[in-house]
Amino acid sequence: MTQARTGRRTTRPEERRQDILEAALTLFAERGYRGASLATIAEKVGLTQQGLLHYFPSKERLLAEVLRLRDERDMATLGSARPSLDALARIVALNEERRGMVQSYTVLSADSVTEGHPAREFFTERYERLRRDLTAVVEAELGTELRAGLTPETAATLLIAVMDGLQLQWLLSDEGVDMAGVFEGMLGLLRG
Amino acid sequence: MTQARTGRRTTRPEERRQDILEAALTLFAERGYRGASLATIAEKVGLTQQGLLHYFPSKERLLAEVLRLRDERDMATLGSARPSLDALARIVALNEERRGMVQSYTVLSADSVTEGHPAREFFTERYERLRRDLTAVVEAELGTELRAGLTPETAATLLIAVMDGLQLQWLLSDEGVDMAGVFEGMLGLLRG
DNA sequence: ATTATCTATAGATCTATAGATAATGC
DNA sequence: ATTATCTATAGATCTATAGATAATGC
Repeated sequence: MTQARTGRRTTRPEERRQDILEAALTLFAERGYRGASLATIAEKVGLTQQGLLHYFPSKERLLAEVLRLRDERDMATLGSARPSLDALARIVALNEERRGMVQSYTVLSADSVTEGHPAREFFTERYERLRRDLTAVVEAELGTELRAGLTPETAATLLIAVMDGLQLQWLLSDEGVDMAGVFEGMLGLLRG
Repeated sequence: MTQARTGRRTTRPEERRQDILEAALTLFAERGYRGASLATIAEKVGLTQQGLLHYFPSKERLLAEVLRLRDERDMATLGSARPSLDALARIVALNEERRGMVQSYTVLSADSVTEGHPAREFFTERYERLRRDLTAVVEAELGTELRAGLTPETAATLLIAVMDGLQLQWLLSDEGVDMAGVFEGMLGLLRG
């Protein structure tokens, strides 16, 4: 109804930026990077596509900042808790209340393996870091000699794979798969 | 150079269809469903986009048939072998030689959770079936009482999650992650 | 006669740039 | 003066339909 006039401003620029990032995160999650258009994102915050491009100079840059935001928010989840296997399990449980976050991750990470995708490097590095960090956690909690002859690095790779794989099944089962329960099962196997 | 004239035919229609499916599978894997255009697929087999649409009436139908082809080919991998945990491990090992197959699966399955994606139902049902079948295999090989109090269904969900999660890490690490080795580790944990 | 292809085209989008104008903040 | 937005638009695509034409197979 009340169409904003040219130059009229309802929100402070900083909030506007945040709103755009928020909308973009949602839409990239819902439709993938290529499937979500700048126009749709802009519309969601009451701007034209060109208005949006005043805040982010290109779609790629918008994605880059969205990924950073998502990561920040993910880290905030951990809060001050030291990284631990139990903390990981809590994240899995928490994720069952955050479909958007889960879907954005699943969709964009798989998207990123496609040709020339701007988030490819982001995810490649993220996984390297994840494996490194989680390897240290596993070693600290379970030692170097694990059940079935696993190394801490293998266990870390396995835990990450389980988290990601469960998210996909959870999304495709309309949240019918018990992510938290199954992940606990995995931890049980590792701990023996 | 030698541009095919109107009506000129180099290949038998059946082969043509197969070639198109092949090209589509490759391109959907490389760029996702939305990122791969009919024109690019057509070009790959030396047709115009409109020529392609003579064989498949719409992009959605093409995707549907591509998924069926991929599945068939995947099943063929198993050959006559009865489904078993070892057969699963062999598939994981074999997949390390088939990046295209792996990538098509990873990209399209994640793609399918996006809004209005035509492959959504295909994957939903596939996972239900997979869990059901694999539950039976686990039960047959390991019984009803598993380590760490797992149920066969939980173990099946876990194994599928591990396979999918490993594929993503493998793709994003430029095949640096040892899928087959890590999967064997998982089996070791389950078998004790 | 039917099938395989092509050219032409409609009708939507899409991203990004240019340039105008109104509001904000010094 | 700078910033936030808008309108206008260029230049690419994209999917799908219509209609023409040449080759195939009865």
